[in-house]
Amino acid sequence: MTVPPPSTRRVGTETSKTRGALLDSTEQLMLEEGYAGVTYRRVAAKAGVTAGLVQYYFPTLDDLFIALLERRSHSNLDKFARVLEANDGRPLRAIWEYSRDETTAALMVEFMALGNHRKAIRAEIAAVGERSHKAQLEAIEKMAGRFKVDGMVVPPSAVLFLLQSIPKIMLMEGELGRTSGHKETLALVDDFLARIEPQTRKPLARRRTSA
Amino acid sequence: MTVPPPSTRRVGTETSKTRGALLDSTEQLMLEEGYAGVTYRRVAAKAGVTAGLVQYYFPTLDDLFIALLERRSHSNLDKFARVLEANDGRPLRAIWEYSRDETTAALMVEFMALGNHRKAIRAEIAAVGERSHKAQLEAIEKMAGRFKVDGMVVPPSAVLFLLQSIPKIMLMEGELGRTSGHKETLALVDDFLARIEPQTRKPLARRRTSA
DNA sequence: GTCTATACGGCGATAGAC
DNA sequence: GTCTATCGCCGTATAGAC
Repeated sequence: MTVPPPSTRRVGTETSKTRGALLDSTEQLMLEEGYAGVTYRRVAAKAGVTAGLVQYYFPTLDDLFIALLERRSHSNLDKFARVLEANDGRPLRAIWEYSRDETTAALMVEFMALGNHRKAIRAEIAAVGERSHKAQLEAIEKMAGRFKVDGMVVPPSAVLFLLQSIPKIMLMEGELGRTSGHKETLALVDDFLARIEPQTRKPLARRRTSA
Repeated sequence: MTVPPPSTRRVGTETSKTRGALLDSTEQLMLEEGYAGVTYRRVAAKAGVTAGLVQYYFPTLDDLFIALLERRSHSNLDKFARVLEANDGRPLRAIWEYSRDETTAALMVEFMALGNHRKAIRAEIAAVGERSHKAQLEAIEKMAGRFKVDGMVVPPSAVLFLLQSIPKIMLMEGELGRTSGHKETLALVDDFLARIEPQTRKPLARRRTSA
């Protein structure tokens, strides 16, 4: 059988120190100039190596992006676990705080934009999003099945969607110079969170109308 | 004085039939393959002309994108005016319906992603967004200054932000294969709209729990 | 005013030398 | 593990034909 040669291309080891440094350079480039600023030649220049070496570790640019996303995903899950612990009993507040982290959000927004046009990366983005979503939904469902606001039933999945999405879209708009309604929406979410996850132990405690 | 020759480059007229056809091809390419799929050579191939001719009308790719965005912006404003008229007395419902238009949203999402990495286009995106935002805020403020839900003040700008943003982020996530919480959030918004903009003339009328 | 031909450097990617 | 040579596609610029 004339099997199509299963790619004899050599690839660097995953534990290589160089490899990690290349991922660092890539992440930096991505935050500074967006994913379009990530080229073999520029990653190489930033890390002080040749472009060919970058290609040795990451045969295609998709390989590079996927490796970076994978690394970030794990540190993100760790970070969320820490924020959750710091906000014991208030998972929504934890999700909100975590989602508002600028660096993390900026990178994920970059990856979302990237995934929109790179089929190979889409699956990885989806997997990372699924992991994150699962962790956060678990945190929510531990506390209550459903919230109600003025008689309207608010399912946890909708709350999670909004808490995750609002900071992302604000970040995108902000990068374009548009901030209309941002301040007001942030305040609204804060009010909402204070209402269903009051600081004190008393459920539905009334907050002073501060600020 | 050795003035740098002020660019003697010739450009096609704005009323050219060819020019319009090139914009059509560009818009199609953008919807099919994203902005990254837009190249001189591919636009030319789609329109059945040479790449050089595309450059004659649009000296740089930014010129091409900006011209397309400008054209879309005007037809979008027209469309919103029509939807507003069809939903007389319910501007929020009109904004929601308009924002959920798939083609329009997909193009604007594409442009937002594009603007993130192309400085020259950012200003144009901001201007277009500003025009759209102004028209929609005007429509809202004609009806009421502020809404209240369960005692929480909901400023019009926050409502507008959410009504505009939610369909966009759902579109982005949907393209990545993620739809968690979408259905529930859409239902939530519908409930909210039904509450503050009831179908009948009676304020705060209760809707039947259909579907 | 419309359109074509050609050239240049940067890019992702491949194959193979040290 | 590291690096060079090479290929084809890209945006862009320019000179010139109809």
